[in-house]
Amino acid sequence: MDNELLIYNTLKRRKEIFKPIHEGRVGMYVCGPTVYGKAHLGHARSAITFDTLFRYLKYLGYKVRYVRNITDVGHLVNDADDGEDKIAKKARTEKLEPMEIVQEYTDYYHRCLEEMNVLPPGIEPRATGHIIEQIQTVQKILDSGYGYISNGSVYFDVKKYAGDHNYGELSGRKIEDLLSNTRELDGQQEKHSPLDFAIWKKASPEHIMHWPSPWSEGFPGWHLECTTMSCKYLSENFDIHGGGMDLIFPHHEAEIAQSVAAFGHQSVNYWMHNNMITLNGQKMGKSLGNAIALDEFFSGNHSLLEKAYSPMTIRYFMLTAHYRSTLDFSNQALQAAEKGLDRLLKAFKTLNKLKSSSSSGSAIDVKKLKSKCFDAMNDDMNTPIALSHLFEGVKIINSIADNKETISANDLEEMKSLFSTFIFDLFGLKIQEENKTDIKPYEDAVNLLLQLRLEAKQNKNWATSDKIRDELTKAGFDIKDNSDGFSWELKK
RNA sequence: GGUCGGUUGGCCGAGCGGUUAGGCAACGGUCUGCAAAACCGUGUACGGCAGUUCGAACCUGCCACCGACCUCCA
Repeated sequence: MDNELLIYNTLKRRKEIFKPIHEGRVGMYVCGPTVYGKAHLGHARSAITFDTLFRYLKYLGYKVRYVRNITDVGHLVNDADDGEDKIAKKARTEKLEPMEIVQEYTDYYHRCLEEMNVLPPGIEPRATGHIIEQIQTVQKILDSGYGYISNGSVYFDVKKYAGDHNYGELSGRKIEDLLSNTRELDGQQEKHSPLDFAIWKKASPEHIMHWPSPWSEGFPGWHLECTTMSCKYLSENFDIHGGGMDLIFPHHEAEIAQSVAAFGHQSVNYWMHNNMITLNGQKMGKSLGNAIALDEFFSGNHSLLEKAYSPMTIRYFMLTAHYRSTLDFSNQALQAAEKGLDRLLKAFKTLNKLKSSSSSGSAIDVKKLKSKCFDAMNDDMNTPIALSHLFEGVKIINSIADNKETISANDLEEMKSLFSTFIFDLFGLKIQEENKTDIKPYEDAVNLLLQLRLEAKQNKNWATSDKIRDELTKAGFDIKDNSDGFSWELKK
């Protein structure tokens, strides 16, 4: 395999060599969350998947403009709910301003992502901040003839579009199938066809989020924001558009149709979609009621969780599966991830303490290992494979530390660089540092006890030494003896 | 019902025609006053039935089961 990055393009249903539109630069747009509730594991997967891509593209030397939106208006709850806005609904039930809801859950989202070391995007536009631009897009679609006005709302004419273009290209759907499978739902009389979707929706009197427009006092349609904002910040043509697989239809399909209608051509070269997190084999989702919020993982405060899982454990867990595969949540899987991560990070610490030997050769072909790791990344970001190669390295690091193998000075340096690049720069993992100053007094107390134990041991007073160890263990410490005396940490 | 995807060892999860994926657990060993931890080593697998092939987890067909999307969704 060569050095080219292969990306699976949903639009083509195959891996393609990644070639940016402008040499050295990448424009990337990723669908962010609708901020009407706490972000859950699924949101984390999308964020981490594209964060990893962002990091890798930057590592490859690209200048990346990364745009990830916040949807704070425009997604309808469902047709049965009379087209009430998700944000507005939540606001009414909690008697808060819609923007308070938006702020709360946006902050929550940011906090969780930061804890998981997800880099912030370069631009994070909000739908409500781009009403004027969206109105302009609606007008363009009307001008092109693919939109129609009905009772103050503006709809996208899917049938007409499908006559001229390939509607369903991304999701592999055929318009006839869609038509035959569509249920007649209430409140759709305004539409010419059930397939049509709103690009501007007239607000009902009880609707509290609305803006003036040439057609009505209302709000922008469900899919319009991404078309509009990606165009605004990345232009009518950009490289990568990402999001969860559940967005392929209708959201991304609609985006394509809107772009073609508004600009005369598609905007996106590579469509990338991460797969779902499952719980007992079922998709985890807010509407399914089986979503576990991120802070619940961090605190362990959820009936399905046996313990707390650190943000880094969650991040690492995501990396153990390919982004296009479903990943099944379970306590066992998460605990395996926790231990695996621990082992990897410990090996990194060990690596930095290793001494090279000048006389004998190296137990390891670092160049080969390195190229295997990068081959995996270049193959549609295969992080589990890259990880498996890293663990080959771990084995060798440990053998060297055990004086069973040797490594040359050059190889040692390369190895350090390889591990640090992958663990920290590309995978975005970090070593959790405890705040030593806060715990100094009790740390001293524990050390004192263990010092007494060490003296007891030296006097072969096993009863006392074991008592101290057992009691501290009971109190929640992990005590380990080693050649330097002892070490301890709080039980995980 | 339509479209698409999946079914891998105790668990998670790669592989997509021949060579050990990897992690976790299990077992054996090293170390240790005893432990713990750490490290080293080892095993078990490709949903079923046919077919193609010198050779199939990987290709083809049929069957079974599961899921996603078809409605807001990461």
